[in-house]
Amino acid sequence: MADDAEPSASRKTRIDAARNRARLLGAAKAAFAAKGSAASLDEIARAAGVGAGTLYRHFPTRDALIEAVYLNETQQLADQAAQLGLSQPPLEALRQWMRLFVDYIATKRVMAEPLGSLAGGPSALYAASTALVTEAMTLLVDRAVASGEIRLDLEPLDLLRALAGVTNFSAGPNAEHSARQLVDVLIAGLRAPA
Amino acid sequence: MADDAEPSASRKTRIDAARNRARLLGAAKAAFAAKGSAASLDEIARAAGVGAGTLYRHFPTRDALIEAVYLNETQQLADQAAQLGLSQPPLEALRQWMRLFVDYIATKRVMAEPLGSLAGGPSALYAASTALVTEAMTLLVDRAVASGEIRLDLEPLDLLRALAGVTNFSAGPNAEHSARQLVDVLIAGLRAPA
DNA sequence: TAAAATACGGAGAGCGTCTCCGTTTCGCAA
DNA sequence: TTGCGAAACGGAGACGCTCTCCGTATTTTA
Repeated sequence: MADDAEPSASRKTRIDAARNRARLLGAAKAAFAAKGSAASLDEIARAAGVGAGTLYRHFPTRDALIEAVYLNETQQLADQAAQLGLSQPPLEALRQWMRLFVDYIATKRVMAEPLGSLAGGPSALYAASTALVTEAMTLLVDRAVASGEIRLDLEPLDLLRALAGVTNFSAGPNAEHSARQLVDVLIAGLRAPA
Repeated sequence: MADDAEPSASRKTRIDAARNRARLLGAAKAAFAAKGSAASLDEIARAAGVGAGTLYRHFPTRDALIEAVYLNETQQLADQAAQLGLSQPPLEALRQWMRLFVDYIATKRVMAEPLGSLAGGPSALYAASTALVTEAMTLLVDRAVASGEIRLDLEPLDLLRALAGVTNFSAGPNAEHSARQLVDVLIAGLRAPA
């Protein structure tokens, strides 16, 4: 992202460039949903009605494209954390948001392999999405810890990684249900015992 | 596995075939460790000193090769479950084996992406390894449940998937430590509250 | 409207996968 | 031992994907 966001301070972004970018994002989303993250980039370009060169100019790497495709939805997820933080007691807010995270990850199931890194690491790529998720999770966890309801010996993101593990590494349609159960197990396990 | 195990009932397995198979497994293990699961198969064949055709005859797919490479170690892991089951009280056995599972997954970190499915799904491939792990985990969990120490609302494998999530989707060397912490959180969360 | 800046597209180099088939090696029986 | 067929070998080559390069087309600005 922030791809052609800097039109050199003067020149306006060309409308054909903006149009092609949008088309590419659309085609990419469809392709990732249909074929997983291994979808052919050339094919995405073709589906978008542009040349391969155009795709690579907008999104230099496959990861950059994936990141761009899902940034919006990640933003929405992050926003919901703030809302829950205001409307719910600390621990309940955390629980509910973790549930939302499960839905979020499940939606992107097909392209979850690369998104793994999202609940993820300093992968540089996905940096923006990771930052959003991290911030949201940290907010909720800190509040819950401050309220004394839970104690946390691991990085907050690790809880999300666990959820992503269940969701991704599973097959049946039970995966989502399992992940939701896991939310409760995790929270129960975090309750401060003393 | 069970690759050329059926020499048509009569003919013995040719020694050159056996030799090449072993060489391929060795080269593959090295390559996967060095370059991750994306290692070039042609390169593996070259390293093993055989032609590409030979590799593909022994292991028709990349997954078949991965499965074969790690089946042995998976077997060892499974064996340890039985031993712990005999020497430890139920819940403690479960805890310790989950720790072993973390080590196991961490070792294969580089090639963990495909192994994801191992803690995994009906992926048909990896079937043998999955079966071993499933059996081991089920044994330990059932014992712990029977003893009344824990209550379980989700599939036993989901606990392992959670651990695999933390281990795989993470970067730093903390991943392993985090996963170990998670073992305790999970077990605490499973303790039957009623 | 003309010049400058920007974006476009697709050919093609490079790499990896996987197959096909002529050649070589091995196991068995005589 | 020797010979024959079965089994295994290897590597050339077809095919698909990634990514780059650059001549051409479009848009913006003046």
